[in-house]
Amino acid sequence: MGPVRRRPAPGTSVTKIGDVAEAAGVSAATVSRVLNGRGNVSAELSERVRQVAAELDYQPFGPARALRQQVTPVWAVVIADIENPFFTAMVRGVEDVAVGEEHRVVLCNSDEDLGKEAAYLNIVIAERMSGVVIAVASTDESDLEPLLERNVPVVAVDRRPVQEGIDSVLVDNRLGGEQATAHLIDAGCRRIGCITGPTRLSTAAERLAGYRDALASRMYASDTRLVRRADFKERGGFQATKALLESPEPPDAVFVTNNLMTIGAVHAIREAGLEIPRDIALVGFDDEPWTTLTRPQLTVVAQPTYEIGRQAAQLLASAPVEGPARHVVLPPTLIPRESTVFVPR
Amino acid sequence: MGPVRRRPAPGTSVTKIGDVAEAAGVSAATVSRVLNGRGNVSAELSERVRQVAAELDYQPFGPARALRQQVTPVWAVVIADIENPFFTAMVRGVEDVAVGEEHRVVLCNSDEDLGKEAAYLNIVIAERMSGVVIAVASTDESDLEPLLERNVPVVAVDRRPVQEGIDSVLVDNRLGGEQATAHLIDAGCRRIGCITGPTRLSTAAERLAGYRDALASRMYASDTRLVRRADFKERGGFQATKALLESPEPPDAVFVTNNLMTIGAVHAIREAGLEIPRDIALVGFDDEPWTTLTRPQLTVVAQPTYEIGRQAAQLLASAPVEGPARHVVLPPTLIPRESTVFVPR
DNA sequence: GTGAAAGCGCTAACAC
DNA sequence: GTGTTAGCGCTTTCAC
Repeated sequence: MGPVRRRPAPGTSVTKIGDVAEAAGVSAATVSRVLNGRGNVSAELSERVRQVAAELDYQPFGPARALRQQVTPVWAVVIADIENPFFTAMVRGVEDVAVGEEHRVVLCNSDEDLGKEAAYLNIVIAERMSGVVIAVASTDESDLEPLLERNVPVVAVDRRPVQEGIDSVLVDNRLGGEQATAHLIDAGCRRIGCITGPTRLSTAAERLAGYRDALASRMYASDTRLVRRADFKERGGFQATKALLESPEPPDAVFVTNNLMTIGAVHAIREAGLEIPRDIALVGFDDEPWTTLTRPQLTVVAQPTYEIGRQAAQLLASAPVEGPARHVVLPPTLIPRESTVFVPR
Repeated sequence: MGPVRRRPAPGTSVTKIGDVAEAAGVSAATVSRVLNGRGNVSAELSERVRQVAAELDYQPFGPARALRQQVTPVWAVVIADIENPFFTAMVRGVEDVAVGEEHRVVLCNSDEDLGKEAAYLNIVIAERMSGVVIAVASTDESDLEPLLERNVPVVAVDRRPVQEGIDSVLVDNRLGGEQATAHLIDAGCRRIGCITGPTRLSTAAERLAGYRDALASRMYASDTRLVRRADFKERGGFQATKALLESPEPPDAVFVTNNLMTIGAVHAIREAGLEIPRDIALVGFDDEPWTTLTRPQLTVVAQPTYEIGRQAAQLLASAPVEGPARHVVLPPTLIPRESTVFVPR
């Protein structure tokens, strides 16, 4: 049990700018000027004001400033799944730039839900935040128009919104899919399956397109029965892989197009009594600490997650008033490991 | 390249309460009453106002409300490491309660840094947020006093602040340490190592205490050379485990006291050419999707992460004006898997 | 049940 | 350089 006190003595109240002004013997305007570094204030006064403010533990009241200035120095990062390490790594990149730009970052978790996403964007508008980095919940259904209408700078990351005129930082997902598949072909695999994601996400469509590119360029027939669509979550990856393995002509390799589904896929393969890479080779998407913990260690297509966040934040910081949308495309990197070593058959 | 338009036509401006009032032929006060469900407004007017507000796409301006009401309906969740899945799972629990309570949640990442933590708490104060859930960066150095002084309800999670009078939701870490160690003893291990965390965190101290409890209660001597302190990160876990394995009398089992360090520990064990559990048994802390992906699958002490967040949010929602601090302690659960199966020696 | 008016804390425009 | 004043958009008395 802690002590009974929970609240300060009644009558205690918060220091306002006027209190500081009075204590320092100046006007509120001067205090404001000193604390914001605007206008010319004599060194002597400046010093005195700063000291008094510190003594009184003065914290400017954010909402009052925002009301006056019509914006808040806050960026929102709207991510689709807070439990997906891909997104959290990206957030670090945004944060590091934001600090230097004197912006704060708040995180919003849309949970892949258009309703929650819209609710968060309303908040962005209601609070007059000064920028948004967003991984949209749906490439074609997410509605960013309210932000554009109101001048709020937006940078899309990871997923491409259909809406035009929006700055973006994306990974070349098509290339990633191509790299993964070509690597499997080179490893000697002949029936390569693909566990792809929801149609509403550009990442899923593009990784799948890359898979098809690789097959086509090497004159492999593309067999639709080898492609399974899931939800980018562990459970979906498990089920899709299981179904694929139980099909009449199962694959000898599988390209799993995101990190969480890879976990499910490995489980499904083991449950089927198969061994990687002897019975089936595997390439995942996204590198994570645990991909080298499995046996065999997993071959993956890695994304520059931190860099995505960093560049997105830089676009936000430098958003011009007008001009064409800016698009940054970063390269994925294939990291060959044990799950695709060549196994003669 | 997208189209050139980036900003709305000049003259476009945001709808304010006065615009709605005018369009509906009522006063601003009435619009406010309708939209906030306060005061008695006739059904007819109510309907008309609502309709007009919707047509004009009116969004109340948050800072103006906050200035008037002196609080914002926002809870801050201050976590120590956004890349640690333990914390992100917890956030989900907070969010789910917050929505029902009509509160928004913003996430702040202190990065285990007292300076960043203090900066975020200043923001909480400056913005007059209405509650904080915090995993402190340091049990004894984190300063929550500014929040208490200003009446901001605080709930500590995961880590216990030394400061008294603060509501908390913690896991019984001592019990968790005891369970892990007792399990290893029962599995036949005789020299059990412990990779613990930074002294500044109560979780590290308590898991270590549990480890010692288990040894003591079974009359095992506790050998300080078997205890290594690291930083709760992967790299630290690797180095500490490596050092332990290279010591003159290496352990036949190791209790690794958090999720990230467990990854490092497994790598160190493999690098030493040892096999789990034949050469060395292992118990980790925190269950994660990948703990069943390793071979052998890892025995862990699981924490009810989502539940920690949920209960913390409930405490926040029901924070009384005065009374003793409330403390919730949740039980950890040992999940026995293959990394500790009995191996006769 | 509704409107008029005051004021939340701050900053920017204007005086001096 | 510094002070005075007005007003940001909203809610909440207070009248009626």
